[in-house]
Parts: sequence; C-alpha cells; structure tokens
Amino acid sequence: MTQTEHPAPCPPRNSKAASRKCEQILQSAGQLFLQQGYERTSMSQIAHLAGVSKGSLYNHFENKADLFTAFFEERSRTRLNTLKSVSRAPQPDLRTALRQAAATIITLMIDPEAIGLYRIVVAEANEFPNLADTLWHYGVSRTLTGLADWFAEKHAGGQLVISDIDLAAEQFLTMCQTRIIHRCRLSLPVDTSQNSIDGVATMVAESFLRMYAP
Amino acid sequence: MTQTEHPAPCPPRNSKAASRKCEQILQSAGQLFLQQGYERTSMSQIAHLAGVSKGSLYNHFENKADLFTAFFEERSRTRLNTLKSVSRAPQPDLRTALRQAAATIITLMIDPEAIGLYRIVVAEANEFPNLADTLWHYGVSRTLTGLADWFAEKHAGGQLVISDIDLAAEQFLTMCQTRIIHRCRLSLPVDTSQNSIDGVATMVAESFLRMYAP
Amino acid sequence: MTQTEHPAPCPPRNSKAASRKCEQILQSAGQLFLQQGYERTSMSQIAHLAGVSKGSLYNHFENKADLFTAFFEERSRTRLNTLKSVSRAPQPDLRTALRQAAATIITLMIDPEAIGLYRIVVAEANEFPNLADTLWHYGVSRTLTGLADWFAEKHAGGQLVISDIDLAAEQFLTMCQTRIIHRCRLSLPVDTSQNSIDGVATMVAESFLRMYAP
Amino acid sequence: MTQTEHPAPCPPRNSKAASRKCEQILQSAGQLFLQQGYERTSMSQIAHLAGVSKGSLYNHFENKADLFTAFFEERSRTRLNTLKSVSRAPQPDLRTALRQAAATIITLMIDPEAIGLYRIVVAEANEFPNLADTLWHYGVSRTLTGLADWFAEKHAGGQLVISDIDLAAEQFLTMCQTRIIHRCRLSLPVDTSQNSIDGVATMVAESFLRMYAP
DNA sequence: AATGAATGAGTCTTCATTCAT
DNA sequence: CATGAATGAAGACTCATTCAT
Repeated sequence: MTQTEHPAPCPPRNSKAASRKCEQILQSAGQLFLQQGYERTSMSQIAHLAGVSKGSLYNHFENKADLFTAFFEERSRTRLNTLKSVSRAPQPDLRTALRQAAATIITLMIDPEAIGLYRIVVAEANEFPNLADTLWHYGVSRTLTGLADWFAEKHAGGQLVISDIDLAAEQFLTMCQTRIIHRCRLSLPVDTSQNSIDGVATMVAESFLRMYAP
Repeated sequence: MTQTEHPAPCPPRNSKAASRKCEQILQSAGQLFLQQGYERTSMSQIAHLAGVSKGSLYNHFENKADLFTAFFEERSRTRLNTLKSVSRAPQPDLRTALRQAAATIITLMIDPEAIGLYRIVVAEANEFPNLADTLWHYGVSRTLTGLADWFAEKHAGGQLVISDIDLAAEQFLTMCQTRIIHRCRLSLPVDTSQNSIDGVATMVAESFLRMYAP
Repeated sequence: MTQTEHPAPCPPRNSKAASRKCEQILQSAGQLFLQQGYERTSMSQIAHLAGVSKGSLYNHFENKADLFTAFFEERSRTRLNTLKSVSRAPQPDLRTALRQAAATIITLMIDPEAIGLYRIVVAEANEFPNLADTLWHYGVSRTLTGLADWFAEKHAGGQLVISDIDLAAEQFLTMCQTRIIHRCRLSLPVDTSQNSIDGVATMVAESFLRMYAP
Repeated sequence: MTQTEHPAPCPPRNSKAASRKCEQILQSAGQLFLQQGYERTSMSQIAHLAGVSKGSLYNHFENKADLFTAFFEERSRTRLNTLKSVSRAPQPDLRTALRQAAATIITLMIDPEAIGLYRIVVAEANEFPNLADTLWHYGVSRTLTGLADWFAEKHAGGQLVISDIDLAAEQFLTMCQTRIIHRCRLSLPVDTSQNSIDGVATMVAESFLRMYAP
C-alpha cells in the first residue's frame, strides 16, 4: 500500500500541540513568503524559523505549494477582514463620512502585510491563479459590498444620485488608490504621513460628491 | 578574487552579428521573464530559447540580474513609449477626446506585455527596486506629463477648471484602472471587449468632467 | 540572504550511521585532496569516491572549504601525533639515541601522507592560512618541544652544552631535512632506502654532537 | 589540413613587437601564477592583465600548461641566478665570510618571488614534475656547486677539514633554512628583520665551523 | 598576427522531497 | 508524529579552447 494520506489543511486537529505547531509553521512561512516571495523562500528556512524539522513540514502540508496556499488563505482571512467593516461609520455629515472611509481604506491598504499579500498575488498570478480569488473574496469583495450597501442607502435617502451603484463603489475604491497606495505597491518613495493620507482622502470624497451629489 | 571583464550592456557593439545575437538573447529572455518571472526563469531556458550556448549569455551580460535589468529597461523603453503620445488627439469635442484618451490608456495597459512588466515590478520590488523607477520613468511619468499639459491647455482655454493639474492627471490615470486593468493585473476573469473598455472610458470621461468642468 | 543551518563539524553525532558516513566522506576527501590538491579536487569526485550523493556532502559540511579544513585538521591530528613521541628512546648511548631520533623523524616525514600535508599547507598558504597553524600545532610544535625537553635534560646532565635550547631543537629538526626530505617534498628522485636514511641520520647526530658536546 | 603548428616557446621571434607582447604576457602570467597558483589563475585574467586578447595567448603559447611552464622557466632563470654568485665574497676572515654567505642566502630565499616559486613547485609537484628539475637546475644546483667549490678551496688551504664536500655544502644550505625560511614558506608569522637574519646566519657559521674547523 | 564571441563541459551549491529511525 | 540524513535534479556561473573575421 503505497498510497499516502493527504493531511488535511491543518486546522481540524484534535491534539492541541499539533494545532500549535501548525500555526507556528504557518506563521513562520507567512513571514518569509511575505518578505521574499514564493520562489525565494525555501522549506529549510521555514523549518528553521518555525523551530521544527524539515520533515515535520510534510506531516502537516502536502508540499510547498500547499503550505503556500494555506498560508495565503489564513492570512487573507484574518488580515483582510478588517476591511469589511470600513464605511458605515455613523457620521452625520456625508462628506466627512466619505473622507473617513477613504482614509481608513488607504491606511489599511498600505499596511506592509496588505502590500505583501497584493504583491504575492500579482507575482504568482500565473502559477497560483487561485490566490487572486482568495484575495478578492476576503479583501475586495467585502469592501465593495460594504460600500455599495452604504451608497444604496444614501441613494435611497436622496443624498446621492447613483445609476450604477456597484460601479460607483468600485470607482470609490479605485480612487483611493491614487498616488499613495499605487506607489507603495511599487516600493516607490512616497509620503505616507497622516497628512498625506488625509489629503488624498479629501480629494476622493470631494470628487465623489461632485460626481454623485444631486 | 576572480577578475571578470565587464561586458558593456550590449548595445554599443561594432560587429553586426554580435548585436543581432544580443538582441536575440534579450528577446528570448524577455519572453520568459514576462511569462514566468525572474526566479522561475533559468539561464538555461534563455540560452535554449535564444539558440545560443549557456556560456554565451555571460559574454553579453554579467550575470542573471544584469540580463534581467537590461531586458526590463529595453522593454520599458520600447514598449511603454507608446503611452507618451496618448491624448492630444485633435478632437473638437472635449468629452469625446477624454473618452478616447481613457480608452487608449486602458487598451495599452491591458496589453499582456504591459501587464507582465507591471507584474514584474511588483513581484521584484524588494529585490530590484530600480525596476519601479524605470517603469515610472518610461511609463507613468510620460503619460502623466502628457495629460497634465493637455489639461493645462484646456484650463487656459476655459474648458476645464483645475486647481492642481498634476493631481488631476493622476486622478484621470487612476480612474482608468477601475475594474478592467485592476482585474487584468490579478489575472481575474474580466470582460476586455471594446464595449467593456468603452464603458469604463465613458465613465471616466463623465466623472472627470463632472469634477472639473466649469 | 539565505539562511543555512550550520551542521556541526561532524564528530558530535549521536546516530552511529551518520558518524560512519561522515568519516567515510572525510576519508575519501582526504585521499583526493592529498593526491590532487584543493582546487583540482571536485565535490563530485569526493561524493563519488565516498559513495554518497553530492547533496549529502552539504549535510555534513558547510561547503568545500569547510570540508577541506575538517579533513586537514583530522589528518593532522591523527597522523602527526606520531611525531610527538619521537626521541626519549631509552638509549644508554647519546650518539646512538640522537641517530635513532633523526632516523625516526626522517622516516615519519617522508611518509607520503606527511609529504602530502606539507604540500597542501604550502600550496594553500595564501588561501587557507590556518592550515599552517594546524600543521605547526600538531606536527612541528610537539616535536620541537619533545626535543627541547630531551636536550635540556642532557644539558643538565652535562652531556651537552647548549646555550639556546629551543634553537638547538630547531637546528636538529632542520638538519634532519637535509637531502632526503627536501627532495621528497619536491618529488625529486631520491634514495629513500633505510641505508640512505641512516646515512643522513648519522651525519645529523655527528654534527649535532660536534656542535654541542662539551 | 587540420594540423596546427606548434608556436615556439616564444623567444625566437623576429619581429620586435611580437617579442614585446610575449614578454608582456609572461610577465602578467607570472604575477598571477605566483600570487594565486596555477589552478586559480585563469587565461582571462592573464589576458586582461597583459592587455591582450584571450585569443592572442594561444598565438604565443599552445595552452595554459605551456604558458605556465614557460613562465616558470623564465622566472627561474632570471631570478634564481642571483643565488649563483653567493659566497666567494673576498673576506679575510672565514667566520665572517660564512656568516655573510648565510645571510645572503637567507635574504635571497625569503624574497617573495623565491618563496612563490618554491610554493609553486611544491604545489604542482604531481601535475608538473618538471618544475622541480627547473628549480633545482637554476636555483639549488648552482648554489650548491658554488658553495662546494668554495669549501674545497678552503679545505685545500687547510682552513676546513671536510670529508664529503658535497654533503657539507648541502648541510650549509639546509641549516640556512632554520626558522626564518621554513616559516616564510608556510606563511607563518616570523621576524625577518636584518637582526633576526644575522642571528640565524651567525648560528649557521658557528655550527659549520664547529663541524668542520680543523 | 590579433581579436573576442562562441562553446559546452564542468564547478560549487541549493532545494523540495522522501524515508528509516 | 518527529526527526534529519539522503537524494538527485537543477541552479548560476566559470573556464580553456576554438574560429570566423
């Protein structure tokens, strides 16, 4: 019987120790993958950083690609869900609310980890097409839905006049990427101070209002 | 410490044959780098595809990184300079001109080669920080300047009212990336038909006018 | 920057098999290094002769230089410590004792392995300066100390009159290298028969006595 | 006709330019071979240092081994012939003359170039056995003959009593290698001041006189 | 004669993966 | 389950030598 069992993607472990070790591996792998990318990160490095043996890696994950995918999903889920709750800040003033939403989005998306996840998806788009789905699912999609719901509400309330609400949400999100996020992704020198972020956020809010205010 | 001669970056060759072979190498390297990225592309593959011996590569380029950089600069220069001449299409109608400019930008930027170059910059931002400069210099910077000049002209002519012209150009370019370009970069399924492009382009032009028309 | 684990210099292995393989590698490496020198010996050759895979070499030694150093130290320690016990042969006659000591030294130093170690030190003196220290520590230093102690005793006993005992020991050792050892090191044709050795040994003893007898 | 002519070892050139270039190559090759040894020196390096093309090397020398041999013979001839004229300094006092001869020998033999040539012979004794002959012929043999002639004269004059004159010459030369030369060859730290040299030289002269003075 | 691009065998080293303990 | 030694394919790069120009 040469067939090998496929170890589950880790989580559903019974023993607590096993689960700990699994998390430890994912944590270390993540650190390295985010810093160096997939190809430049070796299983030895991961094992070393995680403080486990190289063989142990293969007790928990089928192979390098599997570990990579597992890391990416776990990080996308735990990290990007902060984006979900953007918007909806109970601000009396729509202009202010929009500005705050934009600022929040910018701040979240220039976080080194978010930048790293984006980079990984782009870098490995050919080899690991599923990453984009994961990123979209946990990151973009939720944000867009959140924004769309919010805009729909304002539309219903007469504060905004929007024909294509989904497109508007996408526009809003895209405009947030002006200047700062875009350059961060390219590692170009850029002013990421709160002032700078507020500047872009204000511009986004103003432009959005001019586009969709009644 | 071994002393190696530094072969010039290739171009200034006297013999015609040498120049041809150099281009051949760059061409093949480009194809592979764009498809697979830096790490996954081996010098052997490049030599094989270019039809030369592995050793020959090192007569023209110091090492893999050097060849990579040379490829990237050459492609950035020759490919992205098409972006330079965007805009300025002599259209009587500003709305139409903006729409066409947006459509042109979108079309150029979802070209597989442009997408590939972008991916490479993002993927190798840590290892090769200069790539971003090159991309910005040959690609983004020229486009922004072109747009800014154009907008300044229209501002002087009273057709637009813009306080920060550079920011406006950046906004225009950013908005063009809504939906299509963004998803292309992630290899997500996306409708890239002319219709779809025109849709986004129209949205960009309309929004821009609402933001900056007098 | 790749992180590699530093495998211990081999010895402190727990498993018996690992230790065996390590010795096997050192043994094969030694054979080749002694025959061909450092540069001409390839890791492939070593792996082949040791009957292990090329990769295995790197589980036990960091790199070629490390393996080389390990080999040299091990051989110096195990081989050259025979020199330590030279002299002190309980001979009633000092002349005879000196002659025997000289003969022993000559015999030990024209052993192919001793010649090989000397050649390696000289050949790699620039690249591996530590080898000389190792050789001196395990080989020369002990012999000199042994001789000096012996001479000091004889000096105290009135059989020799020596002002600088350390220099005298060094002289004795140097004189032993007349003709035979010197030519062996250069691979020049030379008579290494017992007769020939005894001839030089006798000359050394006679000369030494004429220099230092009261 | 695929047969290639064997270019003569260089010297007998008619054109002056050719001879110059040949010397230039030998000079550069020597510098590198002496510093790095045979294996570590590449034809590219030599060509680069000599300021000629790689191909030119093969117009003057059949291959690397040939160039190496040519270098070694030329250097041995031109450099080591200084040893020839040792001794015979017209000193009234034999003790002083011996001391001076010893000091001269030591000084000449710790010259970096002499050390380098010795190292090369020892390092390449297996691969290039002829080097030792060359070294012996141009270096050792002449010195020994010179010393032997001198000693024979003194023997005839009654100042020395020597049974085996050749052996005596060899002893003298060997004793000169005590301490300083020996350690220089191993790149061990050693005092090479004039004082230190004089000290060993004095010891050699004294010892020699005690051995052979009437 | 001189050049320098071309070659391809060979170098050291890394890596993902397996398996006996 | 955990370990870590073993593997062999593959990586980037070097080098002596040749040959068309």
